Amino acid sequence: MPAVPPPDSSKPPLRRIAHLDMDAFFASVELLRYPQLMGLPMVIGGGRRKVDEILSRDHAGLPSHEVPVAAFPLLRDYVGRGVITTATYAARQFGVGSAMGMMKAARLCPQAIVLPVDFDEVRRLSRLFKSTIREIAPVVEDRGVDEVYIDFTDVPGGQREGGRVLARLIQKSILQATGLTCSIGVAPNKLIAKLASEFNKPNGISIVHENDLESKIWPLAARKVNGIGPKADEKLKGLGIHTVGDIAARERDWLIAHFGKSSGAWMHEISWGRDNRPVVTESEPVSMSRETTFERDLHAVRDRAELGAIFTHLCEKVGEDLQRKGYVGKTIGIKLRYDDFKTATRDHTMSVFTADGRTIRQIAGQCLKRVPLERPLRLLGVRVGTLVRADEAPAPTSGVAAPGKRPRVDAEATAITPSLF
DNA sequence: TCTGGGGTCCTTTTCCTT
DNA sequence: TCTGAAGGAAAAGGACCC
Repeated sequence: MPAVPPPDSSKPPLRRIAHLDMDAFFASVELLRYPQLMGLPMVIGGGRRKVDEILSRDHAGLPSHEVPVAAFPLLRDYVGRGVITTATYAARQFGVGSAMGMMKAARLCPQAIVLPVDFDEVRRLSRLFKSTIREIAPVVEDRGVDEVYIDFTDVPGGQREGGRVLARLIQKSILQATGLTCSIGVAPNKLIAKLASEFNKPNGISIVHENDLESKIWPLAARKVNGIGPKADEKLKGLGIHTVGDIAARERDWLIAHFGKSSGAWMHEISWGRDNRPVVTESEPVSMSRETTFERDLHAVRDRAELGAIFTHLCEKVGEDLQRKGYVGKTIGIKLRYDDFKTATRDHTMSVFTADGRTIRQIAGQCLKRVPLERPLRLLGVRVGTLVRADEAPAPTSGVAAPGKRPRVDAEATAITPSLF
């Protein structure tokens, strides 16, 4: 018997994907605690110090919202390395922005207040705004502390006004739960939603439809596209391509000839607004790492003791991270950045999985021997990759390497050798 | 004059084995 | 035993993102 067609003849729901971006997240988190700084230029980032150490002792006992503005440290007095994580909109007016060196920012806006990131509070509010969203729309993809993609397609009401009604509800709920604002773009796919969320910042909503490509997407600078970074943009400009529309105007084969099979084809697709990546709600980590930039450059010989202590500490921290999150890995690597900002990495894949700080330290120490150490160092990092869940890791096979598979560097067998640091 | 700390993914090179 | 090709895995580097 032939199946009876469903009585509902309406078309399948249009794919509606939202990108949500918290407004100046790290800075806004500070403003919740110090509302007296509202409207002032402020940057977050740089130092490792605690706020209490920075605010003068006279005000240590005061409730945070009563600490006088004059007690806060200014960018002009900032010393040391580091970059800006977030700048308030008042500070952005002076040309200060994310990823800018502190010293450069100090020249542009010396009067800006500077505070370190309060990671605990940021994480708490991050969890809070994401759980608020999930209560309304369950299909959410994490894109870091302050960003998510949300699939509106099958959420009741997700299609109304192209998604604007649901976006407004989410904005309002987040504001209620956290006191923070966000910007949302809703579009047929992730690529365009991401672009759209920037159209109306802060606290804005932008709705983009399939047929808005030419008017709203093509005029944008190519660099705005997620995936076109400084290098690709530079190359595009050299070829006379400045906007997304300029890319769309080129033949697919021409793009492939200049950017390779993979990137060229990708650029062609995105310039025509095509992107069918799903909203991914779960993913497993691939690696975990710890790295640190030193207050001053250190030398492998002259500062051996100090470097050794830092190195050991990084290894222990990675081990703790793995254990706390329940993972083990078998590729152990190091990363060095020299004073000229050039980077070197070395790694080694073991036959067994580990999350043990001492083992990590041993193998990482062997990696260290394979890298030049003449130049002073500004950064040292330790990474563990090829992760699996600790409870799913294959049991160690008596330590004998598989026949015919000799490790390239016999690090495990020579682990007794003292490492350089 | 500077340029953090986590990550992911991709490409190229190098090494190993057959 | 040597030589070369092929293919895979691991290593290294780099672009990019938040």
